[in-house]
Amino acid sequence: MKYVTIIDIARELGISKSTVSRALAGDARNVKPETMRRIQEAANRMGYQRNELAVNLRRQMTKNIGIVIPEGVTPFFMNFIQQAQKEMRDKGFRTIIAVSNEDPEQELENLTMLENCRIDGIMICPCHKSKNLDAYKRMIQEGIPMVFFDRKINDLNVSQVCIDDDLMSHFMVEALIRRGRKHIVHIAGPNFVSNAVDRYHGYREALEKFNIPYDPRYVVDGGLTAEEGIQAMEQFLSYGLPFDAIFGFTETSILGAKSVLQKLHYKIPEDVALCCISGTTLCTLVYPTISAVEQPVTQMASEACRILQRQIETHDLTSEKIVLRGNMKLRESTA
Amino acid sequence: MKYVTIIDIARELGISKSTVSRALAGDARNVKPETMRRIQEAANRMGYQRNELAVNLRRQMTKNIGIVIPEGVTPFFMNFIQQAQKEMRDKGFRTIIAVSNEDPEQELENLTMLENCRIDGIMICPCHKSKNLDAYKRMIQEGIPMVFFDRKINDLNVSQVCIDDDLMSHFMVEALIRRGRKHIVHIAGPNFVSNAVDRYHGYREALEKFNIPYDPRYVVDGGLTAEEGIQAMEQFLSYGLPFDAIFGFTETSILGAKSVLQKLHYKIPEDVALCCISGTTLCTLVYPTISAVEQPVTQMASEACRILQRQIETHDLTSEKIVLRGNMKLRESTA
DNA sequence: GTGAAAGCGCTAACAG
DNA sequence: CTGTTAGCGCTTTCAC
Repeated sequence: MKYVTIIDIARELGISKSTVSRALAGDARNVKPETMRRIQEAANRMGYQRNELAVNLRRQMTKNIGIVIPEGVTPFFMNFIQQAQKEMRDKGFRTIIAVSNEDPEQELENLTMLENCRIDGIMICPCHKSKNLDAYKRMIQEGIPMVFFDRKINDLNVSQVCIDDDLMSHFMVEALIRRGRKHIVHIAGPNFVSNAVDRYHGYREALEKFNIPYDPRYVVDGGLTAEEGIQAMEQFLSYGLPFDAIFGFTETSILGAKSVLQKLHYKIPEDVALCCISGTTLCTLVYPTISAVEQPVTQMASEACRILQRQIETHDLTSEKIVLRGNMKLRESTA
Repeated sequence: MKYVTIIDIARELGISKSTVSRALAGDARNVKPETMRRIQEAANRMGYQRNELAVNLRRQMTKNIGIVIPEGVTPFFMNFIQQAQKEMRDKGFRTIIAVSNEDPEQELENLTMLENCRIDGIMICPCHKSKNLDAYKRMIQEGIPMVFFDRKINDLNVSQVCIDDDLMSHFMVEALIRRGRKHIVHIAGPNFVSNAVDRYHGYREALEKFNIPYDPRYVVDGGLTAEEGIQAMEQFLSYGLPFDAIFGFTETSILGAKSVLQKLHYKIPEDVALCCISGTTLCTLVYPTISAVEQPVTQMASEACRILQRQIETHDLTSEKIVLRGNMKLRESTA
């Protein structure tokens, strides 16, 4: 369990470790081709594996970046990661993924962990819009490049790329109304998630636009999980109000709602239209009964990568805000 | 962008860096309480963040482990990660996740990356049963604790925890037959994934047991993705053979098949029963129309953690093979 | 082209 | 209880 070091190679070849280091770093101009060859041969033969820990300690740069996500079950985040990982890899960065499980404390732990590992930058989708504000602030002040994505942080001047939740929500509800749906339930997200607040606004605006009176009982708290979606649906049903559409905050909570309705033999989408602002195209396949407006995940990841990279390279942490618009086309449900 | 070091703190307080190091490591017995307090106060005030790079280089131990998964869209892997991350965190390990995108080359890159970061151990679900065998062998020989999970590697004596795919597949197909399904299509996985081969065996065995003649046209190659599932289904339909059930290798490929059938207005599960050996309980919610035998993800993660930890702590890399049995209960589909 | 030496930030023996 | 010292493995001047 002893790793081979450049010193071992140097000793084996009777040369200095500096030369070995240079050769292995591919510094062709400062190493004689013959020596180069011998060193590479020895390295392979002896099974040398360069110690990034030492390199990074020396270089004061890790070429690692961290991605912090609130949860992992929604395809949205995995798609984001996939794209981001690909783009960063092309630029020579490795990616460390950390999941916070919607818990600000775990998020803080993750951030500290990443900082202690001296990552070069962080992309984060925060799980709470205010709980870890101090930590974010401190890290940025210390000069760590940070880009926030998807969920917004309003009270802090940070770089962020997000979608226009208000607009997309408005659009989606309007589309439902134009299709003849009159009684639209909104399973709202928690108010500590900015997107939830914005989507609620969009819902209200659309109703107003069509002069549909707002009844607060049509908005139920749905949290983030499927279980919470189930509870929300059951609560709404207990009011005994008529309804013909449900607009959920997350894909997960709407799935919960759906399962409740299915048990009661509702026909979807004839009796009731289900929709959400969804993460990915895959969504059509996975949740075929649910209409959705698509979020531009790929674009979001690309923008986040671009900003992070700029910050890392230029050491200029000027914040940059990007608001994307999703694919504003209501997908018809297929089931 | 200059991090505070223990030397800075030592200088500030006019003491030696050793004392600072001890204090910050919580070595209460060797530091006067008063000094302890002063050091902690200074560390906080100055915004000290311990440099793990240096610690790890010195300690020759990172307390980081790596988890390598072939893909991220299936809930199964995210559930595994969630559980594993939790258990390892409790034992003081951090987790680095790397996704290979079903590509052996990316997998190799991931492994090298993790090795260069000197992780203490690796959990891996390999994307190919033979392509990276040499790399696995080399790493184990070098003394890196490795545990394989879910997908088996038969040609190498490694630690692995997996499920009895053969048995579960047999059970599932038998259950279909007992429910009166006669013409069962099997959308098979690629033969470079061990589980696919085993499940195919289970399928054959069950047919044999009930004296149902085997027609090779009922087994179509379905790969791993939804797209491949779609192609597979279309190919099978082109044969014009009767069928009343489909047993897919992955959740994703069966979803592809399902979408094809739905376009043709098949009723699921009345006209055709869909099933797969699924990753998680969540599956019931997400794919309500698909029957499934559940895999014991949590248990799998726990076992993997246990083995990895033992290997890390004892430096004893003796391999250990665990074969789990899923929850052998065919869930009735709900839609 | 190559080597010698300094040092990245930290820990752990050893000495006091 | 505290300080001194010697590295962990590597890169990078600065000499030769």
